[in-house]
Amino acid sequence: MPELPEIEVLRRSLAPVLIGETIERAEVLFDHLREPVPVRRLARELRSARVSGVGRRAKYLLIELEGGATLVIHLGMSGRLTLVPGDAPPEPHEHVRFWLRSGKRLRFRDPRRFGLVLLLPTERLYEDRHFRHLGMEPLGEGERPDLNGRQLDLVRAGCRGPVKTFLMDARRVVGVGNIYACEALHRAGIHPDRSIARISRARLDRLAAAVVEVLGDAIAQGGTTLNDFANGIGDEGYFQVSLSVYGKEGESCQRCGGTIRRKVHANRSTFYCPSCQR
DNA sequence: CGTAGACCCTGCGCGC
DNA sequence: TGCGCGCAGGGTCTAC
Repeated sequence: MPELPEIEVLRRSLAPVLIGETIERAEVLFDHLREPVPVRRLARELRSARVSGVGRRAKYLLIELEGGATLVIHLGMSGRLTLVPGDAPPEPHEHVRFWLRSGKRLRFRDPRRFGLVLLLPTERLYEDRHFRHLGMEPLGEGERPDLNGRQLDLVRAGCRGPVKTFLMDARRVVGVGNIYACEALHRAGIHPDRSIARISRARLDRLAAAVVEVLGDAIAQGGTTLNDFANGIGDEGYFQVSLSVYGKEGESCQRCGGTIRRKVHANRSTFYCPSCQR
């Protein structure tokens, strides 16, 4: 399910429920995810731990605990994190559970096991190898402005490959996954194969704006199912988002009537309209 | 330093 | 109906 908008919607739905709530304990049913789940550390440090905040960095959900640790959860390709009644029957691939003082449980389920559950010291979170190389957040918050063309211009220095690959490189800009990379390029009218080094500043401005719009729209639309997320249904909302090119090979482009094509970049499908993306 | 490709894993939909 | 194939929203590692 998850690109940045889905994680952000999840964060917003979980925050009001989890902040002030206490995680009594973690239960690991299967510990072989993308990396081994730190079973002993979770057992040791997640005993009656009060949640002080729920944040996000890139596609990582950060559940901050009083006492100085942060529970880090990444959903990979197929991960789901849902709040369910304590007596809800177990589901297939429910690998980790967090039992809450209220009696509910937070269920982590992930068939493909590309996800991640970690416990890291909050103070040094961004020095951890999962975080230290990460680039800028595309969406502004508080005093931080949204991504703009000037910033894209700065972070593209030394890059040569196709703009599609650049957009998905988390060392430059985080949170733009395969769907929204395709959608943003279409919205900006830029061909995915165009070299990042050969895009004018004016078009970089458009690209940055397109990324911000696409992600923002997805969050806004996902937000309409906020309550469903909180109730633990969780799967709704994703494909409600109206997509222009992703998954639409052979269909005609809404903007110019051209035929949408698919090709592969680095093992990932790219959808684009060859007539209005240049 | 960069980029391209393989790979981790299960489930689903499609064509035969 | 059953089976094999291709494909899936993530990230990381290796080879060049």
